[in-house]
Formats: sequence, structure tokens, C-alpha cells
Amino acid sequence: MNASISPADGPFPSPGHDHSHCVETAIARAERLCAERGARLTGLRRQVLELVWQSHGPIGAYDLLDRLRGLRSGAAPPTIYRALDFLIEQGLVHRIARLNAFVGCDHPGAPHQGQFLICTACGSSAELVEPEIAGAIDRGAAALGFRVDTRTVEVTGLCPRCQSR
Amino acid sequence: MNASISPADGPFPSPGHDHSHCVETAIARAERLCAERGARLTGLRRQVLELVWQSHGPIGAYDLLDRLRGLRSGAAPPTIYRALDFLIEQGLVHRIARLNAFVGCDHPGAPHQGQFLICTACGSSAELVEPEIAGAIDRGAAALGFRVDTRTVEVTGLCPRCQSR
DNA sequence: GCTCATATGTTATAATGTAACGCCCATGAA
DNA sequence: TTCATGGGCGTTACATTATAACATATGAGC
Ligand SMILES: [Zn+2]
Ligand SMILES: [Zn+2]
Ligand SMILES: [Zn+2]
Ligand SMILES: [Zn+2]
Repeated sequence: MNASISPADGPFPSPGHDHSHCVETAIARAERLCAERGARLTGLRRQVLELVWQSHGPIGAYDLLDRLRGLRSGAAPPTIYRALDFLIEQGLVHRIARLNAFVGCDHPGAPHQGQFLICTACGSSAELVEPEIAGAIDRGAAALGFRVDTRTVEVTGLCPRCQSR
Repeated sequence: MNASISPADGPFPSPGHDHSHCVETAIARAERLCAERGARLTGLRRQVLELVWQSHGPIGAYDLLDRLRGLRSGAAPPTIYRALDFLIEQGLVHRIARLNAFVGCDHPGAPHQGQFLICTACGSSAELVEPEIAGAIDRGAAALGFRVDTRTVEVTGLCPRCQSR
């Protein structure tokens, strides 16, 4: 068995990895971070975060809503969007603009903006943390006198597994 | 008067610049490029391209549609989206995912993907062409064995003019 | 218990994007 | 000339994504 493979076994984890362990770890980190900050990770918000993590890739708000309805019968779009707003504010979830979809942050706690590699074959994504990308962006912006606030970097292509098929 | 200021007077042009000249130049370049390629820049497609350029910043599909209806009474969403699909295929227009909006390409002809600086104060945008950004992305992707297809780079912040207010 | 702020439930609607079908017209083969 | 072909576009309907507005509940602190 491979249940001992940690969630840190790579940004594009092998398909047989113990994903439930990833979910548990993410929830535990989220609870610790929110406790430290005095942010209220309520039952609903934790459920939504779990659903985000249970998906093996970026997931849309309405897909999340369908799954949440298995847990909370009355859930409606604002239910999901408000929970996602909180999770994004706390840096626990990122939104991928190109996909209109949401994904759990691999590096919560460290302030950063998401940089994503998105496989167009299998739909998986990986979060990149490359200061060089941000640096190159900042230099290009500075050359035009632009003051940078947020950086969206979303790259499509083929993940290692899908290249070899 | 400042009608002699060319569209090349900077990615964030002064507000009083002769924008109609930008539009004309863009249309002329588009006609030349499409003729070279055997692509059909029809009346509708040219009208949509003009409307995109007439906007001083990224513009949404439904805003374009409203304006197009002043020229073509029967226009409907597919009218706009089909024209935009063509213009994007031809590299004459870029889509900005964060904004769900469209903007004319400053560098048509040279194959590239858009990198954008978006001012959150005035709504203007500027296209960046920085091979270093693409290079940094490609290196980060290569380190994970990811094969890059497209790169979306969208930066928000303040343009020079809006910083000094 | 009371009060206030925050979180959530609920209904309706806005904003963005596509599917599907048919007509027209330019082109070229029969 | 006639007819098939294909692209471009009109048209209707619908799908998807997101938010506004207001009511209710919850929970901490007084
Ligand atoms: Zn992250
Ligand atoms: Zn893949
Ligand atoms: Zn461009
Ligand atoms: Zn500005």
C-alpha cells in the first residue's frame, strides 16, 4: 500500500496517493491558522474547505454546491460563494480565473499569490511558488512605472503523467 | 492640439491622446495581416474590432454587444462571441480572464500571449511583452516536468497616472 | 435575558457564455 | 446553368457563473 506517501510527494501527486491524508492535513493546518488569527472556521466553512480538497483538481462553485447539498440540504449559491470568499481571504483557497474554479492552497500561512500549472488533459493543477516569476513581472511593471498589487499566473499544458501517454 | 501623438506614445497613453488614430492604425494592421493570411476580416468582424479599440480599456462582451446594436439592430450574444473568437484566433484581440473582458492586441503579427497590467483605479490596461517572464515561468514549469502550452499573466495595480493622484 | 455583530438561510436576479438550427451567399464542380 | 459545399451570420433558447437583498439564526459579551 502507499498510505504512507505524504501530501508533499510532489505538486502532481501520483494517482494512487492517499488523498484523504492530504485533506486531513489541509484541514488541520487551516484550523491552526484560523485559531492563531482569531478567524472563525465555522462548520460550513470547514465543510466547503474539505470539499475543495476532496476534489483532485480545481472545482467549480456549482460542483461544490452539488456536493455540499449532500451534507446541507438547503445550500444555495450564496452559501458556497460566501464560504469561498472567507477561505480565499484567509489564503486557504485560490481561485483560478481561467477556469472559474477553486483549489486548495498548498502553502497556506506564507503570504503569496497563486501561480498555477493546469493540465489540459487530466484537469489536475499544481501550485508553483517561484519568486523569479514575481520578480520578472515586477521588473517589467516597474519599467512602465506600474505599481503592482496582485499577480495572476496561470499556465496550461501537460503534466508529467499526461505527457507520457 | 495633440493629434500628432502616435499610438506608440506609451502603453499607458495620456488621456488626451488621439485615440481615433490608434483605432485606425489597428484596423489597418488587421486588414493587412488578414489579407496576408487569407483570413476573412468581414464587415461584422471589423466593426467588432473597431468597437474593442474604441474602448479605452478592456471591455466586456455585453458592453460590446450594446454598442454593436447601434450599428446592427439584430445583434445577439453569439454575434459578438463569434466575432471575438475569430479576432482572438488571429491574435488581434486578447481576452483578460480576471475581468471577463477583451482588449485589442498592441503587437499583432508577432506570435505571443498577452501579459497585462491592469489599473484598478482607472480600468486601463497595458500589454507587456517580457520574454523574461515567460522564461521564468518555463523554468518553473520545467522543474516540475510540466510541458507549457499557454501562459496567462494578469497583474493588477496602479498605472503611473493613478499613482500620482 | 439583552444586544450587537457575524454567519447563514432564502429568494430572486444579474452577468457571462454556448448549443442548435436555418438562411444566405460565394465558390466551384458537374 | 444547376447543384452541392462550406463559411458566416441571424435567431431562439438555454447553460453556467455570480451577486443583491432581505430574513433568520447563532453566539459572544454585557
Ligand atoms: Zn497558495
Ligand atoms: Zn495531466
Ligand atoms: Zn498582444
Ligand atoms: Zn490608472
